[in-house]
Amino acid sequence: MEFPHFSTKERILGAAEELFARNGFAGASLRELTSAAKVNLAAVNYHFGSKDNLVNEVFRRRLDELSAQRLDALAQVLATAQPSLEDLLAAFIHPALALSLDKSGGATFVRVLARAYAEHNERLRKFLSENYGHVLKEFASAFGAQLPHLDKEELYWRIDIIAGALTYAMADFGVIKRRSSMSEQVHRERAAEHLIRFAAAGLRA
Amino acid sequence: MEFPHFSTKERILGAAEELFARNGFAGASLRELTSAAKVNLAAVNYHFGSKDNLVNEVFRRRLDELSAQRLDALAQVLATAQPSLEDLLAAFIHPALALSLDKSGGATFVRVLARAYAEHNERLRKFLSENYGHVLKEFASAFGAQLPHLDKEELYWRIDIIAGALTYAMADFGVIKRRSSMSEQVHRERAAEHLIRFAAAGLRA
DNA sequence: CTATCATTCAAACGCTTGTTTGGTTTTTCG
DNA sequence: CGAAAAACCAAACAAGCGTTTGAATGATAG
Repeated sequence: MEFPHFSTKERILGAAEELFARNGFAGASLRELTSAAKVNLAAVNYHFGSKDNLVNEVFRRRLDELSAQRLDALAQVLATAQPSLEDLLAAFIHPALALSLDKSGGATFVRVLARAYAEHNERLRKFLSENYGHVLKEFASAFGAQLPHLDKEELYWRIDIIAGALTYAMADFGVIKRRSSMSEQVHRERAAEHLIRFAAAGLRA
Repeated sequence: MEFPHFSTKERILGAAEELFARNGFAGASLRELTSAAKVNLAAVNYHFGSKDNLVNEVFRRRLDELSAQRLDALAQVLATAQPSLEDLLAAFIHPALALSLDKSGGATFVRVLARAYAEHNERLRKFLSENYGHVLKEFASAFGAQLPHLDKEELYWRIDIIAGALTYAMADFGVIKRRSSMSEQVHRERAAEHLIRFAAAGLRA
């Protein structure tokens, strides 16, 4: 349901997001993709050069803003007198939650993000690490300052677990299906609450 | 490095595990796979019927034993007078840890397992749910008995998060690379300790 | 030894993949 | 308007895919 008044590039990005989330990067073919976007098959290579670069651009479109929001929220928390662990976690999680509630494909993109975690795609990992790795680094050092009782190794273990759990929860993986009576928004907000409480307790343990 | 004295079927299963972990199910081709296993291209279809069924058999080879070990450990814990939350979690996690320390491909298979979580492959999910879904159900009800203060919805949320975190941690996903001075075994044992403490704290919160 | 069955193999099948081509249409702008 | 640039499109390309075939080889049992 990509509306025809969007530009060709936007329709391709939207359809790519949808199909990457559903079928993975290798599993989504350009013919399927261009057909869903209602554009010519050659349009992907014309506008994006290659399928690989289209994948990059799908991430760039969302991650630029998500990373900026996370860093903003982090800076805001660090500026307060007594930042709590929950505040730091919220600075990381709430922007992703907001993204997942975005009307135009945000929830879909979060599923794409989880795919990227799961696929050990070397090319994609390099792209993400080069362009957005500094965000994770800043959060790691903020957590470290809050948890002096943890040595570096333990801290990294726990952050790793949290990042994985966050990805899964946000992407709606696993066995849980929300009650149909509950709206998507309430569903995800509760997920974030649970995750923050859960993660803070685990980090302090 | 599949040794030639293994049977054709075993060499195929070993190479499939390796390649599925590295490249995903769609991303691993039968030509690559049979070449790594040093068998003829047609051997997969001869011995397994199809690539889809080969995927099933890769899971069956490991999950039969893993599920049995988890259920055994769970029954043992439930038989004790005062089973703790940590005991229940250990019953779920330790068999997976042992598998990941198995000399012949266990660690690789855990990565395959994480792939299965991430890929929304309907066919594979159905196979896994039909054959191994009862294990998760039994653990869920055991957790529920331990946590009467949580309603069903909250409990499921938290189990979901734990299952995701476990999968990630065990599969060595995320940013952490172990210190090269540390053995694989110590690395994974610490992961399990952290995960159990983390998960128990989160469940009780 | 021979007949029988299971296994291996090279080759080919039909199909889908990402990408490129060359020409046509549409848009931009002096 | 008219020329240059950008965008679009049908068609074809080479390469790779899972699968099938039919003959060659290996092992098994009468």
